[in-house]
Amino acid sequence: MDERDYDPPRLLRTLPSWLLNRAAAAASAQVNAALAHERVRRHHFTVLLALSEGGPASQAALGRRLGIDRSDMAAVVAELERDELIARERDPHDRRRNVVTLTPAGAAALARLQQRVVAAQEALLTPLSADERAELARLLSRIVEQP
Amino acid sequence: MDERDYDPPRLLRTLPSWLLNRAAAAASAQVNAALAHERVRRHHFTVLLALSEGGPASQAALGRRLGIDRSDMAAVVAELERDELIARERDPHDRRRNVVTLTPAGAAALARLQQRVVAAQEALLTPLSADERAELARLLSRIVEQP
DNA sequence: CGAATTTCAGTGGAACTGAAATTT
DNA sequence: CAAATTTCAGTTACACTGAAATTC
Repeated sequence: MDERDYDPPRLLRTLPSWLLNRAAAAASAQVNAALAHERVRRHHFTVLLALSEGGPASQAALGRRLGIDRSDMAAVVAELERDELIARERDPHDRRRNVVTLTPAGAAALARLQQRVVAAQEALLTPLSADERAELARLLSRIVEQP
Repeated sequence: MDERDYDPPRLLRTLPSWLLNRAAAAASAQVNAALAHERVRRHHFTVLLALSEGGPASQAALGRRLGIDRSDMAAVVAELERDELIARERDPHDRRRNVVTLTPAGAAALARLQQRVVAAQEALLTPLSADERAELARLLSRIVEQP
């Protein structure tokens, strides 16, 4: 966006939903730029990360764990498989399931991505002190984990 | 999203960009529900608000002030004009411009929308105290106003 | 049988780009 | 002429729905 004449109404500038949307857009821009270095988008990163932390899983289980729709998951794992960052095979114990496994190349890509994504957080949060960053995370967590 | 088995990786749950995106999605859901009562979306509300606070303006000026793309603005003001919430006429001093003006019906709709949008903030921020809400707004503003 | 998983086709809102027509 | 404004057509990423095929 071109910011030169940017001057939103007073109510908007103090509206939490507006501030959240603006801040999230800035965050997405930073993170997307970080992920573009490995030619992936957000869902690809979160799937690689979930496999790294939790081990092999079915597409449906990954979707539930990450809040990714089944249809989007099918497309994401197909792309990750095409790039050989994950392997897919039928679960022998339940042949409805695809068991998704991180490949060594996938683990290496994840390590590079993780470093870039963490650096993107730093760029996003430069105006805030360490204490303020922790407080922001705490407040956002309370909103996100709202029942 | 179905939250039953929702359990994202540790890194993700503490990543500011992830938290911002989740919180912004929750905020958008609340605000969109509030705006749906008047059959409008976010841009319609912000345009009505800008006209109310700043008086008549051209589409391009509104777009710069609000960060709305010229193409989206054309569609939004066309819909607002169709519903008679704004009036559009050629600027006699510069016939390239459409001067957009709030109608009485538009002002009335804005008043109703504003009340619902403010109520949506309350729903979003219930987990936070008044001090925490102010702190959140302050931290988000610093991120958003980053040069 | 009903239920779960995967896949494909398609929808809709959001944010954008490129190009044309008009006017300054 | 270049630059600004409006408009339309089209694109992309995203989040979703519906339906079919397979398997439990």
